Amino acid sequence: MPERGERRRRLGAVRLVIARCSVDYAGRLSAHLPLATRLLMVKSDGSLLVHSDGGSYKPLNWMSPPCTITMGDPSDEQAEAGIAEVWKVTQKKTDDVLVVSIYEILHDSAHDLGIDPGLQKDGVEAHLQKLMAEQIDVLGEGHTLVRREYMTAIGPVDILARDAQGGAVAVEIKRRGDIDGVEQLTRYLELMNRDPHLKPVAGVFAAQEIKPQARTLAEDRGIRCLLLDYDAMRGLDDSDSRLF
Amino acid sequence: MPERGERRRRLGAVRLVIARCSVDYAGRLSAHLPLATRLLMVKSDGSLLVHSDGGSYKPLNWMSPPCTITMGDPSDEQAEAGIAEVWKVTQKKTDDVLVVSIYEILHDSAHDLGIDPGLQKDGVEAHLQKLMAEQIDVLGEGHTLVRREYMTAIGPVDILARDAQGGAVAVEIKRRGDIDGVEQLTRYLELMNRDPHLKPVAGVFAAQEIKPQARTLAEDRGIRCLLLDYDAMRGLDDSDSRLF
DNA sequence: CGCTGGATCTCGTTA
DNA sequence: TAACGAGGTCCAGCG
Repeated sequence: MPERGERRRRLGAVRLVIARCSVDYAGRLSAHLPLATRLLMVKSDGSLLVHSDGGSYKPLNWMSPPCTITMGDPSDEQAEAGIAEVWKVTQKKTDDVLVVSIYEILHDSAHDLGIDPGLQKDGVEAHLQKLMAEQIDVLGEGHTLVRREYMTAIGPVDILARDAQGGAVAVEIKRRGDIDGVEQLTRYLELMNRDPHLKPVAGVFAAQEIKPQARTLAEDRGIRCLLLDYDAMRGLDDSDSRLF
Repeated sequence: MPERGERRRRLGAVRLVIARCSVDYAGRLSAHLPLATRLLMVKSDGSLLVHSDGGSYKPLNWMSPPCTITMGDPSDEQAEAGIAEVWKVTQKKTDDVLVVSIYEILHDSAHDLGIDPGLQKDGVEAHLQKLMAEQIDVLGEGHTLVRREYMTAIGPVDILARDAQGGAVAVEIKRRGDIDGVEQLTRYLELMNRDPHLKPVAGVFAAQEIKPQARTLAEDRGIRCLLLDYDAMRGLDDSDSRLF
């Protein structure tokens, strides 16, 4: 295990500490974490996460960058109470302060991760919309595209088309067809059906996967459900084939 | 370093792995993390966080519990590409799947944290409200308390009082007086001033600290700003003195 | 730079 | 359990 001083100087590294500690935070709210064993994660920008073995990705407590962390010795009183080390993390801008009182360090290591290339979001839903516009006959024989992202007063409808008879068709596209997607489409349909130029507007709820509840609700409201085969649609489109 | 099989059996522990890896996620969206060195944090409920050295507390990628993680060997093709290990994390309910392709493990440790006693929110705001109700003359000579948490149609006003002349006074209390606190109080005042029994209602924005923007907005709307001295108010109240 | 809206939101409370 | 609202929200996009 490297010395503390040595580690402190080492920037561009994540420090992982398992310690028995208590934590106090004062900022927008005041909060206290009683003494327990936790994971302390110090990032190279000086930010700190306090994690427990549970919960979701949100730490029990944290300090967001930009902030500065000072690791110091306890006062005599604190030392007497069993505190070995005190970390004080401050955010100058907001006056937030987080104090970690460390009683015992059970593990301590630092790791250089380098810079991260970052997340690539694939945007399946946007891609599905594009594919569907190109292959509008997945809606049925004789359908024609009016436009993608057809604007209404409460937001854009994914696709507006016309069927073989010239009737308007509003399509809501989701990767996963859930009940709130049906509600969303219902709101659009309600609004569009007030427009004499569009009326009557049929609704199509299109998704790679449609939850039973959503299907039931949709069909009860006269909305047609359409399962989309993403791979097949992408297969017809020769432009890309990246997959993992 | 303990064997993998041994570690897998060990529940109730957080496993920390530093690894060169790539990550793919498919769920509500599809996302990909290119090959880089990252921190993998496996909690004992099977959930996984993928952190980089940066950002705030949100991981680059994650899988929330309940989920199951299976750690397996790569296929021949994957092995040829340099992948040493493949972790697959699935959520049965939502069909979300997260795949971590591990090229090289640089650190690997497991730590038993035990159960966490959890966060105690101190609720300074609630305490301030209580203290102010007890020391209602901080509003000025001759003020009397009507009630705390006075209900209106859009929510409770922190304190309703009457001044020396019997005029209604609505008080919004914050630890930190920000602009949205003023907006909140404004909404209450607007509503309360429609009530013939209360009208006219004066507004007081009380906080330990009031941001200049908030003060300007408040005073522009005829709302009085009142700085609260928490320590002094608590000093008058002898009931408790816990502090860190 | 500040503002706005979405989120694999998370997290609590309430009906 | 579901619905709703707030968050020390975080985060990207846009003016």
